[in-house]
Amino acid sequence: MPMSVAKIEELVRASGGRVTPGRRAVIDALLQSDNWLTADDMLVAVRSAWPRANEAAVYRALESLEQLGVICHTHLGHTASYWHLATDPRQSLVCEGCGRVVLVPAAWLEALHRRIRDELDFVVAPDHFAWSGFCNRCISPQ
Amino acid sequence: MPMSVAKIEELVRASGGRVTPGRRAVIDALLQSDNWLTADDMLVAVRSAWPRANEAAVYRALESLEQLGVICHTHLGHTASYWHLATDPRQSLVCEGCGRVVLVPAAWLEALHRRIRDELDFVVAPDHFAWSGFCNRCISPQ
DNA sequence: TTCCGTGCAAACAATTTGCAATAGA
DNA sequence: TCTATTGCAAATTGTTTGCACGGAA
Repeated sequence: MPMSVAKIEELVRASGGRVTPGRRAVIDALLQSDNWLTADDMLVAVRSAWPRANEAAVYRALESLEQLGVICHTHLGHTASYWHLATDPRQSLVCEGCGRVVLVPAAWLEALHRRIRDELDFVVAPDHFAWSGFCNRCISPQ
Repeated sequence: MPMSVAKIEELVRASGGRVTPGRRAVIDALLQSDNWLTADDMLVAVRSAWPRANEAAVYRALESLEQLGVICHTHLGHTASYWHLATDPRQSLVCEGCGRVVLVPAAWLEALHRRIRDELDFVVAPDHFAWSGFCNRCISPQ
């Protein structure tokens, strides 16, 4: 359940930031995309609404929105980060063979995260890094 | 329980590779270090045994040893990869506040990994990416 | 009017590649 | 000898920074 655009803009202003066409375009791109986007994807997605968009500005917009808790980035592998709206944190699985991404149901992780919090004094943020591995189609190379 | 140097050299030769002073130095550095090493740490650690070591050669040595299953790398954060001998795969927790690293006991993960294998057809490699989060000392920033 | 955000270029860090020279097997 | 590995330099990729200008508030 992503935040509404209005709510996001309110947050930006409340933090002393400004709602600019660039930021709005970044937010829209994430709201309109089903998939996670890299900064590069974002640059393309945003071009029609923000013709002079460039990497630096995109990265700065992403960073500021992340600090407000509106969006997050996840590392799925050795490539660029993937950006998405902040929803419930999810653990993703990425197949090293075919790149397929699967999400682990949050409920499956609850007990383990609770145990880690209680016994190791550590609160896990499961969506920053994916779990690498192999799906059953790729498990035995060839 | 890391492999012996002899066993590793045997593997290198068996795969058509050559045992060179450079590779031997990389293996020794990992055997002698308690901590995980970045490629840069490695470059320093290896210098006395391999004076002309350079990044490219170190990276190539690391890559070939990883392909043989002798060593692994783990991403602990946004910085360089950390290299270590291949032992039992472990899940590490990295505090985003202080950088402290804690390992999750392998037994704690077994049931979850089994469930993911059985129901999602996916075999998890837990040591490629760490879990980010916050230790109890850093959980409430300031 | 005040600063925050942008555009552009240049810097950066980690890692990879090309290619001729060197040295294991 | 044959070909995998090295040395060195240069290229790549993803991301960040510096600084003057322009535009939200």
